[in-house]
Amino acid sequence: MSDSTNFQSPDSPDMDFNNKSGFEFSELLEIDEWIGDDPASMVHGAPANSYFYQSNEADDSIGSSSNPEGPSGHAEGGKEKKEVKEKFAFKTESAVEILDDGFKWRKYGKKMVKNSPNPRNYYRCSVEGCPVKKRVERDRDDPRYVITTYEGIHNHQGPF
DNA sequence: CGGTTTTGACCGGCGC
DNA sequence: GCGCCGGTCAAAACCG
Repeated sequence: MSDSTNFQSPDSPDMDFNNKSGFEFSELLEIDEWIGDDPASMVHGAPANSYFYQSNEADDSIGSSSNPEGPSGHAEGGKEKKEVKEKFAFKTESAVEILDDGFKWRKYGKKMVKNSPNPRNYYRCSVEGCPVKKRVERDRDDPRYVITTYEGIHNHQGPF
């Protein structure tokens, strides 16, 4: 059951991940399976080496009692349009957590989550204007697995 | 020299 | 109201 499968050669500089310079996330989702909105289910019942989990963020959970907009509730003028935040997780068996997806990332923080003995790494796209964020964490059930969570959409066509 | 990385501290949100 | 957790930023250090 253990095999390096699709992505990466942990120790090799030539990640064939790079070869797919024009690969699309949606494609990846197609070729693999989706898990429900609950990441836990994926962690618990993930029989394969790599799995994807897509979740749509509904950001309406604002309590009716508290209105961030204020009493007027009418601050439309200067607000930026809310972009669709695409968030999807990626679970893969890998020796290193730094999987190269063809883009350049800059680590901006490391944090230890209580539910995991392993630290969580926060990466951000090096390209200015790219709201894309990457979160890398080791599976707490299977330390040999790495969970990479991508958030946002790239502003530029590629690493160029 | 530039860019990146690293750790700590800080902040906000939510829960109780 | 306070505590907890997660997330982000900052400065410095380090590398190529």
